[in-house]
Amino acid sequence: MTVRVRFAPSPTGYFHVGGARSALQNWIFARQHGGAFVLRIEDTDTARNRPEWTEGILSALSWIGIEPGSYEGPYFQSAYAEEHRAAAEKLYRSGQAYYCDCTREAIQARTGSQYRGYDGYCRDRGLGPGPDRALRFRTPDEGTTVVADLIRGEPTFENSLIEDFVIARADGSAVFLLANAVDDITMGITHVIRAEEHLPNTPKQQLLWQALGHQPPVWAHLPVVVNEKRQKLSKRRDKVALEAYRDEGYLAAAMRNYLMLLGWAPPGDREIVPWSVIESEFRLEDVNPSPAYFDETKLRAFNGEYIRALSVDEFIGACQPWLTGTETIAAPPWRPEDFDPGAFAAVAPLAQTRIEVLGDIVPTVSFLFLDSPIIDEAAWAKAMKDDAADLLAAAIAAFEALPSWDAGSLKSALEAVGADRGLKLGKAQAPVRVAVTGQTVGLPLFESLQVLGRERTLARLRAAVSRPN
RNA sequence: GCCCCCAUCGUCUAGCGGCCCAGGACGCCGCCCUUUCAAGGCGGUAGCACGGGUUCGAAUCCCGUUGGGGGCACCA
Repeated sequence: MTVRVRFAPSPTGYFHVGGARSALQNWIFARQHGGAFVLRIEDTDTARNRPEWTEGILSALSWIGIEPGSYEGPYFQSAYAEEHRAAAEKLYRSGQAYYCDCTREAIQARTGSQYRGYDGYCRDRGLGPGPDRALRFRTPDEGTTVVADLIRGEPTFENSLIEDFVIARADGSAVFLLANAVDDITMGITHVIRAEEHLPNTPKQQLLWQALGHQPPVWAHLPVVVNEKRQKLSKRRDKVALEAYRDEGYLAAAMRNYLMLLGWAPPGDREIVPWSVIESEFRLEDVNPSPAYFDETKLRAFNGEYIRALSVDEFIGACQPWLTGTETIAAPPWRPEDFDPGAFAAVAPLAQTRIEVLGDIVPTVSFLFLDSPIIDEAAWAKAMKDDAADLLAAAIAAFEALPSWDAGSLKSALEAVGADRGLKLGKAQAPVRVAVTGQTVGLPLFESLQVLGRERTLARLRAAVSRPN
């Protein structure tokens, strides 16, 4: 039997990091078994679907390495409406489904305030199709439905507790439970790997597979990804859009590595491993079944490691989108023509160990390309007290006298200025740094001054002396 | 209310009956290096939810409790 898995997102918003993880795990499972990965866009909720979201899914998938051409599809669920209707029809004709005209209110009135599921009122009324009549699946009254789950063993459900659920709306269209199962059947899906939130749906879908005359697939329900409050990540309150992480400057390699570590770990005492290792070592059966917290702090640490592992040239290339701005990444504060690639290349290696997300490159180098640095007032207040003005004046004099404008000379000069005042270099450099970069922390100072150049450095120091506190 | 799932440091995890008075990573705290901040090096902090079994022996198996989570639409 050839393994066939699918990833079936609905295009109702940005691409969810939890979805990315499901996609990745399906993808790896398929590759490990020489099987196929099918992408199916579940676009049947026309009220909430938007074409651009589908585009977003495709590009997000390809960002994390699941590229068009390497998978089957995308198929669109909306194209299978006829199959869905035919399946509903088949279930009705075989007596496994029946029409029901109960309104929500009517059911509520009969069953009381506490929700107990559908009460089976129309089960034997023999209603035929008609307006305002939904089709319900007749679930077994006895026995149990056992779900074979690679991660959870055999969750067992009491059939008598499974309500007669709706499979087709009054207009004849199929609802998720049916459409999803029918599509999986038509597409020959052998393993359904999806998030745990679908586990309660599984017995219903398994019953549908059987009623339609098919062997149910093997299931695998991945633990949900939660926030710091241990709740399922939600689009409303949590940062879940993969695109948002991408635009902040997370590397795809770091992201996919981190995502795979939610609920699983590679053999040995290491977490940051090449994708090829993950692809060969990952085991769905080893996935930890408990919910995993999406820890952005740890993701950042991972990203920093990945950034540092880049060659300087790769790093420079990776920074480009933030240096110029794109459709989704804000433009930097400097004028495009003021950007100096040579100057950037000179400080790039120094910046590489200091940022954790690529987007942070902008504030760390902006002082080089702006007419005057963006002053952090708190930093200014802290650095410019006491005899800062005097020190700055002395530094200006010393720098002006420098025969050669290089980091080494600049350092010696400021060291001497500091020594005259009984200051160590650590203290002496502070006012200069703030005067030139606007910040109290940043790239190594003297290298920065060398790149900035004599004229601009001196101009900023003079401006600082005359700037009112 | 009903159904289902889950339970090792703060967090992500290793552990699949003896190798564990529990290992790694992130975080946090110290020290070293150092022109700030990082990076790097070294060291430290912190955990098997609880109660019963089973066993010569349990973090590992079973049961219960407690605690978390997910799901209960003519949404997907």
